[in-house]
Amino acid sequence: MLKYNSMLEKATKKVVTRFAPSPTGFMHVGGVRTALYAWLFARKNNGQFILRIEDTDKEREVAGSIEHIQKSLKWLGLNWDQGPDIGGPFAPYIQSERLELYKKYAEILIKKGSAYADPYAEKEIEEFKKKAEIEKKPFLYREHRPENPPVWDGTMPLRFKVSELKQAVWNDLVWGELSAGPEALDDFILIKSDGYPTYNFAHIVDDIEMGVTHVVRGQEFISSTPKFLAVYKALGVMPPYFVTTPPIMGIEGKKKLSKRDGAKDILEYEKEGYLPDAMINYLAFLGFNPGGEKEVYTRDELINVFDLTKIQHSGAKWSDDKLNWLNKEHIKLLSQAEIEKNILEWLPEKMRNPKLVHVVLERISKWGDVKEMVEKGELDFFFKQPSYSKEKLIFKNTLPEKISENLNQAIKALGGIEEENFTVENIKNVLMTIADKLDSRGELLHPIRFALSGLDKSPDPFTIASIIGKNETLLRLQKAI
RNA sequence: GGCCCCAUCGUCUAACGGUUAGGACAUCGGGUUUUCAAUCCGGUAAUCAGAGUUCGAUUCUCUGUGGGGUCACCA
Repeated sequence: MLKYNSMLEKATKKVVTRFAPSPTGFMHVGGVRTALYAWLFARKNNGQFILRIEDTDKEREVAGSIEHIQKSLKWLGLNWDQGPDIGGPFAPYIQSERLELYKKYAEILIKKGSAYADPYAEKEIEEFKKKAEIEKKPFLYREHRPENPPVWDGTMPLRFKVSELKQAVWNDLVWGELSAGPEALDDFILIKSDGYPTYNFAHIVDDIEMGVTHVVRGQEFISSTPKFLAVYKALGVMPPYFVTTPPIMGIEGKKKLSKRDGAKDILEYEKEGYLPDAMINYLAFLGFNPGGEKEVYTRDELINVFDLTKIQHSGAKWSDDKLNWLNKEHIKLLSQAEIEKNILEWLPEKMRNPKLVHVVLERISKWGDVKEMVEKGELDFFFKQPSYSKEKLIFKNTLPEKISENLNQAIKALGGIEEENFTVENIKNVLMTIADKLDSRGELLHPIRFALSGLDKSPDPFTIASIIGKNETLLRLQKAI
């Protein structure tokens, strides 16, 4: 690892990373984390972070994806320095608008003898494959290279011609030395018959043109790296540093998390009321650990401590539990004013009582839980008299007469508190004085709590009383008797 | 199947070749709470297996096993 660090230090070029999604739908946590690592690395090194859209597969493209991706990144605060919306020195940042460039690079490769037009019809290739299957040999296009390929006119695919067939070995800033056998190398398509380049070609051209120094990508690209290296070599360009990240696995299966496995749209987490900083913290630590025992990191702390060599090599399972915990920790980092503002915003208008903030805060791990509490009616008793069956007022085996007597005492005592002094502390003092004289505090406190809330589970009676106020409290207790 | 990669509590992870293998989430128990929640304290729980190198292996090597990735005119 040391070796790579010093290589990094030697690099005098300014760090440039990019996130290059294809607009095929929403972003899920896997893609977001790749973006996050690229962003963290750029920010740590005062470099550039580029957003580039790889829309070379027109069939898979989903309308609105580009906007959705940008919205997702913005929510998380992963700001880019160059991109389709804000432009930059290498604009445009959408591949379908850069076709001339790929063509130019294609011509270079043709001239160098590293690319040729593929004359076969789809059916012919199918037959090659079938034949190979019967012979139990892997199908290799390079074994069927046309002897005299036609001049490439753009109507047929352009293929890359691999020259060297040997074990490819390269360094990855995360994994160290990686390798792949020559089996992995075959002639592959650079430009499709529809005129669009393939990913294999387009991303290399763009990374070169845009001066990308560190390619942060998922580990699914390891096996195609020899292809990329071959193209770089054919073009006579030094490849960038590769920064390969491990996959995020689904909660259920052991497979890489994907949309098919139910991976959620990252913006769903926004809707559920997660804090972007918590999401970033969680995602960063899913596959990365700076060492030490601190786990709650702010955005700036994360940038500060981020280190490519401390990225894991194996996949990590997603855990909602840990995300929820972390989100709660991040809520604690907010100021009282911010907490109050958020909770009130998530409460329906008629329930926006600042006194409820504390009660609600104790029970949530994300803002969306506020909404859930409301929907379940868990807060209704603060606003209207609860209805309940009277048996519920009885604490264990206490006689009903005794309960009534206790409640009467409570009413008398509470009545002695001035309206403006009807606070949790005062209420607690008064009631506890009575409760402590009983066989069990529950003989008094349970019926009061129940009379006020009508629920098996609720905040403590003192808090409820102080929130609903003196009049309402006495009213509900009277009714209970 | 070929090639490549990975392997520490259930989960995320820490540990210059020498630690009672640490922390966090989850879980369990206890204190405080009428209850729930919150909070505090505590417990259970892991180096995939087998060889080798070494005085000593979670750490290095090999084999096995398990898991993942990839083999497109998708990215």
